[in-house]
Amino acid sequence: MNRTIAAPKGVPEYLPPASAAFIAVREALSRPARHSGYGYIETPIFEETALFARGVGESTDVVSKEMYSFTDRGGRSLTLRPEFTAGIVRAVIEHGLDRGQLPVKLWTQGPCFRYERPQAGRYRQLQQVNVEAIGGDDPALDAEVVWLAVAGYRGLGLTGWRLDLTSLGDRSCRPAYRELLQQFLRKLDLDEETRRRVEINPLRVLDDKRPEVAGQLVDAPLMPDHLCAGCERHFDAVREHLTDLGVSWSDAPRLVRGLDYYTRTTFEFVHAGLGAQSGIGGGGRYDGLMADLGGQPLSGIGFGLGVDRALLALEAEERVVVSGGRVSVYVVPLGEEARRRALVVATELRRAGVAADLAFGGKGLKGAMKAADRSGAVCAVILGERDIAEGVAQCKDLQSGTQRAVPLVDLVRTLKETLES
RNA sequence: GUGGGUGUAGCUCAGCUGGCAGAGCACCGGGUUGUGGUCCCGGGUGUCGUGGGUUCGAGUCCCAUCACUCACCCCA
Repeated sequence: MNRTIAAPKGVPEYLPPASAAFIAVREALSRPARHSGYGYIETPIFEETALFARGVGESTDVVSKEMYSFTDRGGRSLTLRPEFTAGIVRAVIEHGLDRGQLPVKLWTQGPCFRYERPQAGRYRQLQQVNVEAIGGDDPALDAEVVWLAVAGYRGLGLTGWRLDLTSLGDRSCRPAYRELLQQFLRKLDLDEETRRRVEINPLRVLDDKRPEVAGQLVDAPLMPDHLCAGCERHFDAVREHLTDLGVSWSDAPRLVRGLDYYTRTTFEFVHAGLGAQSGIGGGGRYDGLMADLGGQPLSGIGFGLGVDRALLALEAEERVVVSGGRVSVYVVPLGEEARRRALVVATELRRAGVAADLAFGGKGLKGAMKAADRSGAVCAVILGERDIAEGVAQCKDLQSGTQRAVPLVDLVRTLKETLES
């Protein structure tokens, strides 16, 4: 049986011309970090499985059922990264970046992988823009990081989103709250799997959207009401800074994130136009992660923004993002001799910084002109045998249709001048 | 892992109670042996997802299977 091979399940592909929007989104989301003192870090796409188990947390769905794991030829268990933070923190510790000036501010972008059932906006290979600031617990750093994401969305022209913000407390106040919440949850009528979650990770139960569960949670104790004095002060200060920066948010006391390492400031960006998967980005503080992974006990904060989802959000808002890959000049050869010259002419234009393309193969004049039209070029350069014999080329303005002969020696200069005017 | 929907041309899709595989767009050629975008003429580019069954006859009905898709859980 000879079947054609299709892409693996649940992976998005971006083809031209639509792929130009993908690049533009990634660019816009990372621009604020690039202009705010964050250095680029490139970490591997796969890591030791143990890193994610320890870093992200055994009790999370991401680790317990969504990891793309495999054994390599040396018998090591490796996993395609489901998120960036664990790998970045590992790299910071491994290379001693935390021994220099703090905070260490880093950004990155690329694919992450989760073995999930795909649906609208949820892919097995997802693209994120990621930012981390490690080694600082100044509330101003929290605000800066949140602002970087806000600025990214604003730079995209995205409007239909909301910032949900809360504090998840720290090791001095969360255990007591967790106990309180468990006592409340144990009294409810829940299915077996949810009961198990009450014991392992009770905060995540708060996030359940099923009406029969959500209905029982209206009187549940909420973390922001049980913060210790230190967390309370920190959270207040973060909110003051955000107000200073003109960032508005909505208090989300039931906000829970899917990864275990979050503490204190936690946030998520949601957009209404995406279908069931409404989160377009999220992050928070992870004050215990460095120590958990064997580093010095430094706090950190970061976020991941979904590039695929931001793109869907833009489409939902019917916002047109730039189209790319267009050229300014299209060279049309006529005849064998001209065909050889066409590549040279196009290359000279390219060397001079003019985006140029040309007709290849045995296309007739009509077909080549059609290609010129579709290329989006401002003008076509027609190179015929007769023209070459006279030492000229015909330059045709594709919008007005006017055409004039230009000496070949002046061609590049003339076209540059025409395009710049 | 659980539930629903859909598989027909490159794309979007039509195809009735079973009777010669279709439309629009795209693409290619010509009208114009040296001129695109408009117009006119011509061209179907197909394993009707796959395998089996019922039938004189299956895109259509039945069974299985695969793929895609939406939703749940969960998440970017």
